[in-house]
Amino acid sequence: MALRVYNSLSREHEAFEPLNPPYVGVYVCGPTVYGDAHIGHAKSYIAFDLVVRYLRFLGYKVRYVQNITDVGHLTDDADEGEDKIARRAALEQVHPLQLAETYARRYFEDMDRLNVLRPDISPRASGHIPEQIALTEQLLKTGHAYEVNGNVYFDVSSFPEYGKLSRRRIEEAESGTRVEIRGDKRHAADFALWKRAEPGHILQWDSPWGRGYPGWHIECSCMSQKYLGETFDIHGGGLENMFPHHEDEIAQSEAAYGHPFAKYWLHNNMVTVGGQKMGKSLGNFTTCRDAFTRYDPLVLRMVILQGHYRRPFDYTEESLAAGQTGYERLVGAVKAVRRAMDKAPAGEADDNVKRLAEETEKRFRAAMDDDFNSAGALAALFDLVGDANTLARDPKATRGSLERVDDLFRRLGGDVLGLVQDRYADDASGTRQVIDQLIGTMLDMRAQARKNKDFAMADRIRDQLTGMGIVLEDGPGGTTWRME
RNA sequence: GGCGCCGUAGCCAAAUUGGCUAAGGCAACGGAUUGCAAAUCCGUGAUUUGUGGGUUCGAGUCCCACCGGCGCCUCCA
Repeated sequence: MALRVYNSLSREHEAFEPLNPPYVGVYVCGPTVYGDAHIGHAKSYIAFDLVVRYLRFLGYKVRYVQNITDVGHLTDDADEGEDKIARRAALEQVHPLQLAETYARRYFEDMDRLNVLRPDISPRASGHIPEQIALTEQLLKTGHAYEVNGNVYFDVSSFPEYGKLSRRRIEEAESGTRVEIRGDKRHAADFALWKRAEPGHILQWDSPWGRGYPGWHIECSCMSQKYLGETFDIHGGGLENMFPHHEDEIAQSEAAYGHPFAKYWLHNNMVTVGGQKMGKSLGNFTTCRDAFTRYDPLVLRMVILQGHYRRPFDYTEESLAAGQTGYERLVGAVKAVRRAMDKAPAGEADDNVKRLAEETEKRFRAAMDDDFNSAGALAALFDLVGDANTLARDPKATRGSLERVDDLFRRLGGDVLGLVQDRYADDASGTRQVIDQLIGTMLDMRAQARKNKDFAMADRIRDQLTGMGIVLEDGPGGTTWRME
């Protein structure tokens, strides 16, 4: 079985074949940093994090580029609105790049908590102005763009394939009543490559067309080309950016370089709230930070991974609460196996365990190979949970067997899904030994009380520990405890 | 109006490149274990995939119609 991906460009599942194996270039549209990341960002970047993690798991050498948009993203139709960052910065009375830096940092912090691996390169649009000017000049030179009053527009009529990604026809945009030709554009579908700066606009640069700043779409064409080449393997982004953003990227890049742009286009579906799209302009969003005050970020990650990236995810408190329980069961099994591992008798892995491990990994990979079906992969992992708990409680289980199971949790649940951590805070912290001994003493006292049928005392000890968040578990081999 | 998506057990959700007994999670119920609990383990659910037709040896998967919900076509991951 080999990896198959759904390519938005062909609207079909295709075998994944890198242009230049074992190297794989991945470009994903990053955030415009003028506010905190919300659940929609979480789903998107978790989805592409999964893609990158799985490609690496398969042995590919991935270069993952994700831009930070800090200039040029307009509030309105691609040519007439204000720059989002500039507007917000004026409102908060800070320098635009100060605003962008603040939210870029907060974005990375949020993604870190979701265990989203950082991109290999996080280029800023403002750091690539010369490249954007050069690409604009190239498009002017080849007749794909025109300049009017210090503004430069891409001429969509010069690119016959315009609309091939979104399956849209230029004539439709023209005939539609909702889009009217505004400003200096020749055609309604033309879009800005370079904007003339109005007086008072802080972020502006010199260009052959006077002082100004770049359009939004062009940064992705420049930065993907600079770090991944004129043609690269995977371009990812949110479904709502398929048109016009991704369509425009294709037009600019292919018109300028004369080569195909990205080989595979992956689009992640949206987060909804009560069936309605979660969006900044709709005001119905929940920020990651807000959600983190109520749920472990990895619970959110797991709930998102329980669905497929190309399907919408309806965000509700109920689904997070349900996820919380499931997540705790998964992590509980991992911890149980690791605790048991320390005390287990030495020995090779049992044949049954080996078979179980192979079967689990096979099912896991089959699911992931099928267009990154994380829900199916997670199902395989959850099937392992029961056996893992049984094994962890079996005093005869060998260290080899437990290590084999832990290895699966680490590689599949950790490396690929990003849900299982290498170590947990209560595993081996400095004070752990002292706490261990203190609680051990309490457990001795309770065991003695139980032996004497003094259940009032036994329960009192247990209740007091429970109040501290320490849960006791009586088993055949004695009492164990864990932190809630 | 144009393009496109979705409707699977109480809830979330996979399988949609047509084909083994329709994953998994949560909740519920039964059993094991326990002094009682908690945790854990085992087991129980869809003769059936919005509705009605059609194609096929065979359809949740393809086609048609209808009902319901949603996205893009202006900014949004």
